[in-house]
Amino acid sequence: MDSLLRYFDMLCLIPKAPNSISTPEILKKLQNMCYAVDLRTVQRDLVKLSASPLFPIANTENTKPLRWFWIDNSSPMQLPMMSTDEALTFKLAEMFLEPLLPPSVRSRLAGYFDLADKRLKESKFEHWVEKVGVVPKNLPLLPAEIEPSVLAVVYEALLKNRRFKATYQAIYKQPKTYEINPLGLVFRHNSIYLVATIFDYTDVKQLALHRFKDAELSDRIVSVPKNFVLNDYIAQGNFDYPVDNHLQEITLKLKVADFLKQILLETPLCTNQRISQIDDEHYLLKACVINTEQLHWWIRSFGTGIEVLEPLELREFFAFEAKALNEMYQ
Amino acid sequence: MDSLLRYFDMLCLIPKAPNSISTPEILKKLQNMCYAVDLRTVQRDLVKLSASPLFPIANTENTKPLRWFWIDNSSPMQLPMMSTDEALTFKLAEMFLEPLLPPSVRSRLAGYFDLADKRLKESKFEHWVEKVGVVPKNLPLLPAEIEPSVLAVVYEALLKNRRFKATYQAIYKQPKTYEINPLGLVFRHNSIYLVATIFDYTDVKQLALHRFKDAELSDRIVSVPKNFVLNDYIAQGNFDYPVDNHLQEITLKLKVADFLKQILLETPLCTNQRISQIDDEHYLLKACVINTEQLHWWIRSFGTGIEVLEPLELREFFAFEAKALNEMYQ
DNA sequence: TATGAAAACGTCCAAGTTTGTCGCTTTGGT
DNA sequence: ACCAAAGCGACAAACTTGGACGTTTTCATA
Repeated sequence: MDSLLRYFDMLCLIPKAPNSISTPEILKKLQNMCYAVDLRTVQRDLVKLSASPLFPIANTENTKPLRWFWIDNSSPMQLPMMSTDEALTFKLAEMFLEPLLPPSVRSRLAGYFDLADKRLKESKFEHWVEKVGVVPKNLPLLPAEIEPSVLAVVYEALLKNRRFKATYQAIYKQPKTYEINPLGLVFRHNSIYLVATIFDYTDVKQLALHRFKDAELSDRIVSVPKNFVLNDYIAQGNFDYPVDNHLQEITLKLKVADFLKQILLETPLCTNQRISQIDDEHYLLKACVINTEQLHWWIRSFGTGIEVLEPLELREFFAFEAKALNEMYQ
Repeated sequence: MDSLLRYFDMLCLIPKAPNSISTPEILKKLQNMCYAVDLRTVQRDLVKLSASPLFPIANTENTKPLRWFWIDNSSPMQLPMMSTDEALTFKLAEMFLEPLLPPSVRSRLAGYFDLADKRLKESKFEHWVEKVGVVPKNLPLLPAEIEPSVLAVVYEALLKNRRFKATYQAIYKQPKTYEINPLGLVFRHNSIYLVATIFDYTDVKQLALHRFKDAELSDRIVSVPKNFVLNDYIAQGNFDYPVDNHLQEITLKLKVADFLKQILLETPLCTNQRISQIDDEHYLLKACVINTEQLHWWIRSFGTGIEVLEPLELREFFAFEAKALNEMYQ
């Protein structure tokens, strides 16, 4: 029984395919976990485990301290088993994420989606796919593809606080190689941007991940500019949607069309919104919200379905825009 | 060694907490898997396994065929271990899904997000959170909460093709109990809708999941109306965003502002889009897209940043709307 | 309420497995 | 070329496993 636990812990110590761990390293780690075992035992156990098709582990046969790893492309085994509920939720999440995340990011979770598939199939619940639909809220734009090896380096650099060397091709320019000092990742518009400084300059740049041609981890530690905080950097409007009045909260009064009432009742703008009837076809909406560019987009997207009443500033903003739009189409 | 595999398969047979499996059932299933074991052995094994903190399984002590289950609230164990890459991707997915999925749906995956957390913590990579940001594309509306027990019944009913009895409270109406014949789930606007018929009527209804007060599985099998296909039902515009001309593909010509060029280059509208310069501040975009309501939203949301040139029909549609909008604000 | 089938659980013991030890071979670095 | 470290085969002692059997408990049916 004790050995069962040891087997388990051993299997946990072994990393997935690109990485590996040597037999003596496993021994040391097991001893740290208070298993009083011999190297010979560890060797024997590994051979035994790898013989079973349940545990697809293998070693590098030609090196002398043998290095062990899990053979790739297998979806993870898991205890307790994934429930059908979880499997369904995974598939739903996959549907949601599909138009949002670039393929190389999504593919990191492919094993889990496969596991969910298997689970639903073995339960004879295959037909669920025909029973689920998504009505997208956004126009599905094509997410830009990111070179998987670049993504791996960027992930590792951010996690380990290390810089990396990379070739970046700005639009309409020749590719150039820089040493990147990564500060953070920002997702926007189905694209991923690296916020970083370059070489030893101090100005913060935004680099689209899909424009990197290659990347290689360096040994230099990341240096964070004084007072740099990613969320502040975003809030300052560095991602081309400046937050108008520094996150000012406003009391919004909108005259909304009939059909919008339903939507707003179900997914309110804020917890304390109020809706009252104006006439047969219009309702008055009151809500406290933060005056962001996203709010403007949202209001615009309903066209004549929303009329901004207050604050007056915002009404004038939209009135001006309506006038400009009308003139544009003359 | 053979017994290790048996332990593993035994653990796989045990379901999570609300469900359970009796010792004789486990015996039968193991025998089907060609394990020639005695009931006594199974009993002993289960006691042994449950004694280890690694396998939080327990039994119902007062029933006579003892029923075994995994004690809840533990995040799943998995082999091979979740890599840091996967863990990071899970956390990113969580950030994305947070404003999209209702809490009760998201909570089904909580174990995996916790696992990802643990993994990142034990790797001393805790600071990644400060290094990732999301610039939301949409106004974050509050997703409507769904009663977890209702969600469970709806999931089960859909998977097992069974009807259920439920109390539904339509807006401004008294709650009523119906027998629901579920046909499919549709996600729209951060809300989830059940497409279903009621009792033995044949008209297809849409029922918001968050308006169900309770639900209980019934034994009656679902009957699908003739020719009902969920995706067709959605495409027919039953979710209040009718697809204008039956998924007609149009060749779009837009005059777009400078800043939109960047966005469109990175996340194109379609694979064959063309962008050419008109003047210092404007570009011509050509793309073949499907003429959906989402496209209209998208165009509207950029205000004066987009002028529709072709097709003429669409231009006139927006010209008319601009005029109406301008008049509205006079 | 009696009866019987089924499951849980204790104990014994033989068969089988595990594991430390030792010795030999192979490998890689200095 | 040498040495340290790891792989590998063999062996025997120690330990674990698992079937057999008996007793007790529970639940369903007569």
